[in-house]
Amino acid sequence: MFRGAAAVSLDEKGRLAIPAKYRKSLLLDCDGQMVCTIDIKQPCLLLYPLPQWQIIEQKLTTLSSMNPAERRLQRLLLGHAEDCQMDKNGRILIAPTLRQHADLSKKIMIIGQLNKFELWSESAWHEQITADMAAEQADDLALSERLQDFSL
Amino acid sequence: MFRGAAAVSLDEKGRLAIPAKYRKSLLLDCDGQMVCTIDIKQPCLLLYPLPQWQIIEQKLTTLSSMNPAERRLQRLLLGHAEDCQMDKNGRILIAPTLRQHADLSKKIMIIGQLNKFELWSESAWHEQITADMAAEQADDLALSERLQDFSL
DNA sequence: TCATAATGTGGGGAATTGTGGGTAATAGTG
DNA sequence: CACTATTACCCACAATTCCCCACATTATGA
Repeated sequence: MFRGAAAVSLDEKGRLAIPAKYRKSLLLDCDGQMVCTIDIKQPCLLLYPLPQWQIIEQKLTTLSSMNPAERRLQRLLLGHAEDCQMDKNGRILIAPTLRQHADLSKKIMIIGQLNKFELWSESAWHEQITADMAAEQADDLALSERLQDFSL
Repeated sequence: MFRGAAAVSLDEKGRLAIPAKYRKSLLLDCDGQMVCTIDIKQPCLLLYPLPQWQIIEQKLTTLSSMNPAERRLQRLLLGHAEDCQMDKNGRILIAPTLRQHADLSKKIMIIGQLNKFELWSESAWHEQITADMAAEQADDLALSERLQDFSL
């Protein structure tokens, strides 16, 4: 399970160094093989260890190709999925198309989110967090059923 | 179960010495491994022994990444979660991002709250207590259902 | 009151990690 | 088939982090 945020940077070759604390478990789990795709709701990328991605892929196959919304989800996620292999120095190469989708330049944030990572441009990440905090302050009502009883 | 408040201080490297009375049980429970994240409603940090945090994380996995409010909670909590390992002297390092969120400078309060600790800047803590006391005096109404039957 | 232990605080230095680029291999293109 | 562009691998330096030790300060008990 991944957690935490870290600032990383893309070098001139488009390589991104995975923070060292994640490397061991990635090598162990999937020999450094990962899959990167776009997020549908936010301007960020999703980075899955291969086994985790395969679970997602499995779920996607159960969706109907008749239902337009489900078909769309398949097309977006699968269509943008790229294999990424960690090199010996613990870096991965992000394809230009993907880089563009999340508007990634030099300064990137990599965010652990349980079974995957999110990749954000630093500025977009900060904006998102600011917006999220504001939203949390605002609506004490309108909580989903699941959230009503969430205790920390 | 943790309880009580203690004044502690951050040194120049951002290290915080855990009060000695908690150390033994922390070493026993989780070998000094803890997770620190932000509080969503208050300007303070939450510090969990690893096993306690894993319970929270477990709950977070059940939330949907399609529902915006649930996704937001994941992003805020997990995105700010940092592993903290107690060193030989019983100190933990608080990441700069987190320090900033709770406006922590040198003088800190560490508050035992059952399954976790809260970390407050000393001044914010006193303000919060004052405000809480005032609020209790004021509204005898507006108690939640659970509080109606609470006996001390 | 003093001695001893336990806790709090500070800082030096080694090991790990981040970063940049050179070169070889591979694939893609005309 | 040759040429170019991209990708992978490797090495080396810079920077940071973390680990450990030593001293100061406070608490405890004789």
